[in-house]
Amino acid sequence: MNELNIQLKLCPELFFKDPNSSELGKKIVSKSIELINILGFENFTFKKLGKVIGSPESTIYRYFENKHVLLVYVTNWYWSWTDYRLLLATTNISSANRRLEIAIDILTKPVLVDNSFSHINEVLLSEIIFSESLKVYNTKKVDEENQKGYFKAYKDVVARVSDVVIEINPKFKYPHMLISTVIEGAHQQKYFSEHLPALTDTNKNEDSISDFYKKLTFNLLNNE
Amino acid sequence: MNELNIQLKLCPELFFKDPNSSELGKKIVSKSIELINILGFENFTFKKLGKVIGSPESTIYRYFENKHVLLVYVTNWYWSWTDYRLLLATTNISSANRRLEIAIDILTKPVLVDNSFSHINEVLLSEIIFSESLKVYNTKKVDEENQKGYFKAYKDVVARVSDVVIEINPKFKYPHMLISTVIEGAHQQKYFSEHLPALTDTNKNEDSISDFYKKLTFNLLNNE
DNA sequence: ACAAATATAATAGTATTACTATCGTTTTAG
DNA sequence: CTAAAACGATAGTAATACTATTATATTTGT
Repeated sequence: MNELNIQLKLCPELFFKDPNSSELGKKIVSKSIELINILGFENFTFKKLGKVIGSPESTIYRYFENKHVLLVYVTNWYWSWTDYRLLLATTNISSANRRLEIAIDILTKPVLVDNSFSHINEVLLSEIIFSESLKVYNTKKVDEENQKGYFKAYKDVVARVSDVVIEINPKFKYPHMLISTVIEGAHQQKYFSEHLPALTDTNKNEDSISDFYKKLTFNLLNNE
Repeated sequence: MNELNIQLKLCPELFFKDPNSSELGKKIVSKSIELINILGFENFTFKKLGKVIGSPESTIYRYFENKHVLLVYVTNWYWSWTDYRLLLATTNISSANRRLEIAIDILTKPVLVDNSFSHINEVLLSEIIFSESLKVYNTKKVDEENQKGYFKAYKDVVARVSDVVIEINPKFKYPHMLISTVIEGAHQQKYFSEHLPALTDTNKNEDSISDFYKKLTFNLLNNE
């Protein structure tokens, strides 16, 4: 059996009706991930999504307040799932340095294989996170949305990895700044390597982005 | 005399009619910077700008193709101006380490005083760059716009500072990745400190963001 | 098995946005 | 002083981001 019997529990403020509670809901989520990948988030609309799934846009509005909240929802799904991946990959490993290295690999590399964890295609979702996640919290309503818990999953991931940083160097003053720099930086550098190569130094074949952020991290922790 | 007699030359692809060539053009630019600060870029429209300057939106369209290109224009202005600031601040300083330190200060701290370099309020412009600059190159048309030279000024700044990095450590493999990480990271960390403090570690009074990126940079360059 | 609640489809409608077009008047430049 | 360019005023269009209504289908509790 490939499918795991666990399900990610997401902040209920994110939907009117739980998309996990019906086939249509699942279809809305999975198809929106595909469509955002094809169109980009800007050009993605509920009307177009409705056409793909054969339902009118008004039906989609019964699940999600608007397309922005839908993006927040799938982003949350990604970070909850990544938190779980981090936990799995680092338990039973005694060396904190090794655990941090593993974590940075997970945070800086796009997902290449769909684990069939659920109805969601994790490869496509990872693509969305790398290219669109900035739009999730770069909005006029950040504070309000933050208070509702919209970004909890992301903060949990940063907190989890920051704890490892502190374990390695308890005197280090900027663990969260370091980890959020690594995550956001890796996303951005991948985008740069594809579109604005003058802003980066990547050889397509190498894992230069992971390599860079690992060196940066360990040099900082070993010398501060 | 406070006003300097030089003017930044910007990529002519960015406008239909040079906004520097008329009073109305200058007003469009300076008032749009104020309005974007107040409304945020999403809620900023040419119609609203028209109301502020007392002209119909159709007139603004005679200068700029759309609001996105206007944002690219002011961003370009900022980076050209910053390139000039970097040059001024680092000439005649022999130590490359010191030059890099100065550069990182300029790149990571928001502008606090309006230098009256022009009709543009540099403090407000800097605010826009810190909070909205991601939207400049995060668009479906990046490649096309990049080819037209829309991002040249930014790339010039990264190149200039990368050269100093290479001067300090000629073997370092990732000079551009480092500098773009520092710039984008500093912008983001400032945003986090204001809206998502769990993702950072800043004391409002300190220059913790600059401090972090300087330590990161010099540890990396001295140990790689 | 059946009434009541709930979910969905089909359709229509509104306000705003991001433009484009036209045309008459003012300003500017040779 | 005349021709060109710039500008203001106004109108119009297609798309977006919703909201509302109603009829039909499905589920659910008993």
